[in-house]
Amino acid sequence: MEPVGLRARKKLRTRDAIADAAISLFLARGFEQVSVSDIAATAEVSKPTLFRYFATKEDLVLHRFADHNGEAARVVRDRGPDIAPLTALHRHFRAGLDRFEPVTGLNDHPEVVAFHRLVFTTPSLAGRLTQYLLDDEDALAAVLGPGIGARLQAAQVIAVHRVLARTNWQRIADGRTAHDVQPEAIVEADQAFAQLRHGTGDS
Amino acid sequence: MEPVGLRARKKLRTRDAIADAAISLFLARGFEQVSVSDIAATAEVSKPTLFRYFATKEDLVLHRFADHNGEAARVVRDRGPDIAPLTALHRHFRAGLDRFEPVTGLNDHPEVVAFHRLVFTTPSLAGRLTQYLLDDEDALAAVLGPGIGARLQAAQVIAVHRVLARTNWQRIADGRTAHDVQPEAIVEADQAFAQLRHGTGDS
DNA sequence: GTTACCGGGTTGCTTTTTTAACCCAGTAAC
DNA sequence: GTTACTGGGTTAAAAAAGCAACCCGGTAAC
Repeated sequence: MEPVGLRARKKLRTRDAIADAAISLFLARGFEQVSVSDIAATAEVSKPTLFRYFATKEDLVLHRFADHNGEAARVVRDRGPDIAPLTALHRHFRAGLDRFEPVTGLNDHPEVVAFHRLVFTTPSLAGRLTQYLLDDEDALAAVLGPGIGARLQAAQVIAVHRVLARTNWQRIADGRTAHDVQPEAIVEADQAFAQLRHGTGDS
Repeated sequence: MEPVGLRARKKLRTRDAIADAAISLFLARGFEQVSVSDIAATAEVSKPTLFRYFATKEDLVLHRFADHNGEAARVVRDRGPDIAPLTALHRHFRAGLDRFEPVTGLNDHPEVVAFHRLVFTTPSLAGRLTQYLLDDEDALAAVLGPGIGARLQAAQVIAVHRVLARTNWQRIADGRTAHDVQPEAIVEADQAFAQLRHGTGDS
């Protein structure tokens, strides 16, 4: 078991308090309209403490994505024997859809939808999110192997994730429910991964 | 204004958390049946931290009395001009009765009654409470002036406080309400302070 | 009658947090 | 075109808290 003393517990709580304060202020007033000092004050910590937990203002929002950092690489690394990387990635994304995980975009909790809108409509956030995706891509490429082939495949996988998730989110932002969208999301995911496996079929 | 930064606020909260945890555990299981480690764990602080806030286990209970430490001396020191010390003390106690302050014993909140019973029925607590009263007495004597006269008067004042408060508490412990007891408490207080002023009248 | 445990309280060291001051970039005032 | 403010981010020193290990008195086990 990992040692979960007072110190560790309180650190987690502090981190949560900061993140919660940040998200709720951002959702209420918009990213640019909230200063990090406001967040620190709301979370009842000092500004240096805030920055000890989160490197930048953007990370206050994106740590939820950061939690998934390297996930694709991990999925490939931890796949069972006799399972192709693409198969493992496909199954993992599919499982995410089944569970309506926010990363898949297939989640209609108002809070989640508002959160996604916040990210996508705030340039600095969208920009930093891209950086995260590139890191993800690097990690995935590294575990897929050396050479340009692995890099290309990694790039394509991450792109597929991104497009599928944004598509799902867009439909939900348009007012549909996650449950309603789920079937086509699954079909599209299957199609996307099939395309990765076999090419587009264009000559 | 007094500067109330993050540090001061959090220290207060920690102190309150410890004290609250202690009191509620003591009331639930009794003084001896609770270890300071239990209290520290409940308050989510370490044992050394607990002892940085409270010198002894007894003080975890008695800090409420300690908050009134030196109050008698303060009342005398801060009295208006042309007001005799005894008059100031009398008025102050009388005001406490009017407001049903727990120190006067004239308070029937179940929590307060249970708290008093805890103190009076636990020898080590009662003992330490006596120490507090002696400190109070010293402070009062000092402000009343030098000499044996001041010391005697101080001792008598503190004794009066103690007897009046215990009498009030006893009646409430017997099931009467504070409101019901209040009139006689006031009469007795007046009598007690009159006796201090003029002697018992015995020859 | 040792041995071992328990509970109140302490000690030294490390980690975390606060504080106040600062840097730098943008920008509004005049 | 300075001047001054605001906001993101940093630094160094000091306070507070955590941790582990300990002391000491009592008391239960064997």
